[in-house]
Amino acid sequence: MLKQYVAEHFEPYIPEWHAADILNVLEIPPDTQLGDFALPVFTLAKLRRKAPPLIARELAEAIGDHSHIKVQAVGGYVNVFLNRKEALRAFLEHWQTVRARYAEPTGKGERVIIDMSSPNIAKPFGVGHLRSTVIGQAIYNLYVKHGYEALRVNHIGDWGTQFGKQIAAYKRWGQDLDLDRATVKDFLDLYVRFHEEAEHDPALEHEGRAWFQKLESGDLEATRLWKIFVERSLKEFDRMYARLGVSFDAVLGESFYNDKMDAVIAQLKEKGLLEESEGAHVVRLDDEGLPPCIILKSDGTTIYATRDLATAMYRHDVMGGDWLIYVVGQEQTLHFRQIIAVLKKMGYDWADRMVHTPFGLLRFAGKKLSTRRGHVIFLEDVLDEAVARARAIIEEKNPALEDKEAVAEAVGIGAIIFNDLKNSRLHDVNFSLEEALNFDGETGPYVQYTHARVRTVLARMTDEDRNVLEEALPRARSDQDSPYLYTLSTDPAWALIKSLDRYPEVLQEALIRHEPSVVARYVLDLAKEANRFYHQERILVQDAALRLPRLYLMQEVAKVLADGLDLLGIPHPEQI
RNA sequence: GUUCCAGUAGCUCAGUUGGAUAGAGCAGCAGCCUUCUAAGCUGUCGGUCGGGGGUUCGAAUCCCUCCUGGAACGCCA
Repeated sequence: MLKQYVAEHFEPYIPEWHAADILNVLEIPPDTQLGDFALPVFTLAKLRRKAPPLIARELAEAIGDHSHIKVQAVGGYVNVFLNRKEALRAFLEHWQTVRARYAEPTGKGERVIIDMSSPNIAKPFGVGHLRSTVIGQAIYNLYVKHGYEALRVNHIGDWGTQFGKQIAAYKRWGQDLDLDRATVKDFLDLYVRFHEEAEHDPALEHEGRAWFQKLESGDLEATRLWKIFVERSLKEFDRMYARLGVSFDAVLGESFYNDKMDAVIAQLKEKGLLEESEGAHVVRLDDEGLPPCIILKSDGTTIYATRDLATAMYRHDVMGGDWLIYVVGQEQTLHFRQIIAVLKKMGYDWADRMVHTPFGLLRFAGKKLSTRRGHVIFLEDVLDEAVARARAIIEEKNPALEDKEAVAEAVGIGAIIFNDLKNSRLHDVNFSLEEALNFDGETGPYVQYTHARVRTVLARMTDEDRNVLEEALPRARSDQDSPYLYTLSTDPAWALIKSLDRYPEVLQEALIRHEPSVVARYVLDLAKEANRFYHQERILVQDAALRLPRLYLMQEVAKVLADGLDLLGIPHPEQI
């Protein structure tokens, strides 16, 4: 908003640009000494065929100093110094409306379907699935915040040849397993053993395939076992989702689309897109510069591409999705490009509104995790360790805290989620437990701590303070000489005001880029400024002219911190 | 081999329509708790922005090339 304020002031002096153009180029100087904002004039210098420093000087002179904005030419920049009291009046006025929501409702109710999490049955919910889950949830929150109607879909991996293997392994070595109490760990042991033994026993692969065929043809025993795998696994997944605070609007396994693929194949045939190649049936995508997309394997069975085509059509036609978002690892980038290309060849323009939002691979000790070798890290173990760590720190630093266990859970899990969201999602992550469990510096607990510390101060407000606070700022807005404005003009307070002011644009950028880390970074910045303020300015002082505006500022900071943490799916206890 | 992603301080990373002296955190070192939570704050150390060319008044950012790591590249998802 403050940027807008400057842009409007500058507009009359720069005939080449509208306020929107100015808004676009205005930046925040690297050092606050240089001003609140800066206008680089290099492109303007090009238009006017003059040296940038000259333009800057001329422009600064033309604009001149006003009571509410002062300018200064430095090199190729016009630096802007706001009169803090004047700018605060404008800010407070504006903020009064912004604070209800922070984001512009740009979505206008469009329906967005987000494919996220999507773990595989009978496989552990590993730290790898955490990424899709928390990134997806954050993107969902961003869409909702911007006025979209978003739906989260969990596309469970509940079908495929691996279930044949799973059943075969169970039949051979799992007979004494109590299926009512079996865990994913038990299933994993069987799966790993299958792959170990299959190396010197080729008959196993045949058994696996045979069981999958039985499953596909509705064999009773195979189906019974498959259902048990599904139920037991979902139960464990739900435990993870509950701890992560994630829920879904639809949980539809891949098997849900089993009866919807024939129609896809028929359409492809009808449209003349299906070709036989090396025994398989494919859609050629040479004109897109892509390898062909396999629709039917040489044995006539379907493949994941077929399933994903049916899934996309279902989400568009039945679920009414205007946008289809896929929060799926970057290793599937080619696959999604193919799927989108096939749908477009089928004549579906809506495929242009399918967006693959990829993220980097998660490694451990530099190695890719391999389920087959049992090389996995259970998310639950990581969460438990994080919570234990949080518990120990609370015991050490704040043993009198109420509700210690709940707070430990919030902080431990907050640390893990934040750790995954703070970096740009495309980066490969070399998972380090030590790093994930660090609670100092740029971490979730740092933000939670800051929030809690501010909330604690706010909790000490008297009722009278609370009442005055409701009216104090409206009065300050209309009163030029309000002492409140003066209190909010000190360096640490002004820095916080400028940070708060940025929040709406931060939200918009995070949404456009599908990048939760933008919010995470912002929340860290704001927390840092808040800690600085907290350290430099005492809030609960006698003098109401100091106390009330500081309380107001803290109230707004806490609100934005909480809002940002909510977006990231991280809890924010009142005390920690 | 082809395509895509990445390479910035010892480590993990910001820096996205090209702009001021390249910024944080961790680790290290030095300070700050009789004052609202020290999970904090302050200071300090630390850089051939992978290498080399080019475009530009100006390049971590754009183009070319090479090096390194990773991923994908037809019957797994």
